Amino acid sequence: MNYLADIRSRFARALAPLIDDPAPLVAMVHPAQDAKFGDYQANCAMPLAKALKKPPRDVAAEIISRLDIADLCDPPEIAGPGFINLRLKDSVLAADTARLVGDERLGIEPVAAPKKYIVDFSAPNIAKPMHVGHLRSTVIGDSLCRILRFVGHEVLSDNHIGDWGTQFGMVIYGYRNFLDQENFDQNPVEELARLYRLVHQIAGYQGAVVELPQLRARLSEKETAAKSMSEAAEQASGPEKKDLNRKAGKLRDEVAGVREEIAGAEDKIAKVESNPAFKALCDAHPRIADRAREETAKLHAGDEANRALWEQFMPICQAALDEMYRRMGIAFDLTLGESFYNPMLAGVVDDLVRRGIAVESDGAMCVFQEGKKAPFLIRKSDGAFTYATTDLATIKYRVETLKADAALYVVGAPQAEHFELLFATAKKWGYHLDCRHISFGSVLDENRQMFRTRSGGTVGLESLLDEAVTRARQIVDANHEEGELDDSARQVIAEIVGLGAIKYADLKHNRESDYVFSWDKMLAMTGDTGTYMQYACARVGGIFRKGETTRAAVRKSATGSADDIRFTHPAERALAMQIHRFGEVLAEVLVDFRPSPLTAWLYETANAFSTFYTHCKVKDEPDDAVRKSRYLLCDLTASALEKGLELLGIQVREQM
RNA sequence: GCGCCCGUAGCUCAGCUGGAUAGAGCAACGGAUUUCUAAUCCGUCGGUCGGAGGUUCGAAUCCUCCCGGGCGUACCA
Repeated sequence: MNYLADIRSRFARALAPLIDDPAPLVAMVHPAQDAKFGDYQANCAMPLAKALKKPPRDVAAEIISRLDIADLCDPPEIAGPGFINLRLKDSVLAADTARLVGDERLGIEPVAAPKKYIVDFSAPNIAKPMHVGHLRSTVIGDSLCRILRFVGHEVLSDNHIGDWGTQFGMVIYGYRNFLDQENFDQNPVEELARLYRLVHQIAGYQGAVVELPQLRARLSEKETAAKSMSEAAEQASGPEKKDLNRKAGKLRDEVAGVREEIAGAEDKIAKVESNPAFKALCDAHPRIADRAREETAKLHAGDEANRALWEQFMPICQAALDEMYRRMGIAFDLTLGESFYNPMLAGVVDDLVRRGIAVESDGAMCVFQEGKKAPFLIRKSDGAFTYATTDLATIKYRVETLKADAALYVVGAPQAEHFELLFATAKKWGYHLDCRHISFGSVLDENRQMFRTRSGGTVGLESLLDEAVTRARQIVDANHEEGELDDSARQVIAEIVGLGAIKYADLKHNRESDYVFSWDKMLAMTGDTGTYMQYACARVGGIFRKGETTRAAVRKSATGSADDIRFTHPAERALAMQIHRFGEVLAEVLVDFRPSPLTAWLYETANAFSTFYTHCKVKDEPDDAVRKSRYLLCDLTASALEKGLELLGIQVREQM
């Protein structure tokens, strides 16, 4: 049941005789922006008045006269310039609320035409530990899977892991040259990660040594250019002066940028050279990046030794990822990484060339799109395939083998252009999959700069989760007397509260916006946080515990008729209304695959409950019918919050 | 140079396809607990919606220009 959809269809019927295409006007029926305007508002009388050349309030009156809605709402009111305000009849709301009792789906009908969705998310590079940058894709992707499934679609979650790239060459090189066998035997994942970091660091140092003179040369070049531009600006006047000043300013910015790069390179070099042993290690392994690339190339070419190492390392790395996903409550139906598509890549390129879609340019095989300067590069001049090739093979596989209707790519915004080219190329190629890039903003540091793996400032995902759980545990301990909850119960609560805080903090942002990472904001447990909803559920739990009844018993006593639900205080009605908005919110989420409206609804629902909680006693309410009604509202609130949180991948406990 | 995105309260952000006095949370300040968990509730303070034009009965929202910031821009994925 969805009141908004119902009211809109009634408006469609009322508007049909008045205008050729009522759809845009029908879309102007919304939930009321303020409770004092009622439950729903229609803003369509004003534009219609213009088309009909009549006063808007008269048009509003005419719409109302044609509107068949008396069974659902109180008589509509015209307000201001011609807003039509609607308020649901209390009897209707009470009856519909009573009907929700015990309904697992909270009145949400499954979609009429289910589709098969592939949701492609998380996609970490194997052999590299996950960090906060992986959080958004993982959490948003998981939530979208849950929501799509709940509304009745068929969903395959797919982790397109990076298991075939340069980082594996680094690990192989490290394994051959720097292995600590004892450490590897005890903790292979940690040792492989150490080897990766070590090779990466040596490569970074060597790169910096090579780059530094070039950077210094560029600096003096830019400085000279900036100086002469400033001087030229001094000489000039009028609009020319302004323009030259702007250019000089840009050049000064570039100078500052190069200075930063130099500082970064010097830092890398200083770190190594202050440690003679490490310096010797670097010198003993010259051009390590090239040598790691050679290992990668050998792996791709089918070298048996490297292939054997890859097969040895893969399950180890996968197990580490699995543990992280298990802890986060995230499950994949498929984990088809880059290596899975490797055997198909040559065929992809051949096919595109044969059809004349791909052409050679500067030795590389490219697909060019009209209006786009950048090519889609499917084979490099050295013969190696790129992730573009892999992504094309993936689409083919998803269409032909998985029989998917649609694919959601939950990947950061910087890759927007890649996906535009990918989807356009796939279309030319003849694979019609409804592909959508579910883009999200970058994780920024406190200076609003992008987190960069090389700048070293990243926060590991595991330490983030641990910190959240530790903070949650402190709050649990502070809120309970000794003996009130045992240690294991406290730890379970800390885990779900900590993880819930992190997931909620991420999901409540509009996914398109960038994300300023802050430990305190990410781990906050007061205000608009996951904890707030979990706490509301725990308070419901407390009501039933202290009331010495159970949710099941209360449901059993319900008759399902309007008489079950009584509105004796505004907070009761507001709470019931809020629960009924669930369907509207899910529809809104799925328009653009944005989970944030769902977090907003959860907060509003928990907030409505908190208000109810302070004003309406349940256990001690003397009137039997009212008390029963309140118990039912509590049960429904908990069901609504639990379901909404579940769709975000957040758990609850009856006590916390 | 070209392309894409962003600029809303001290901070972090909502604001749906143009609608009523621009909303939350945090922070600050003031209240609320003999009664179901105060991880709460109620209130106060706080905004030239980056700037200027334009379209409109009506603009944070749409268009143009400007300022400021970010990202991408052929052999990394």
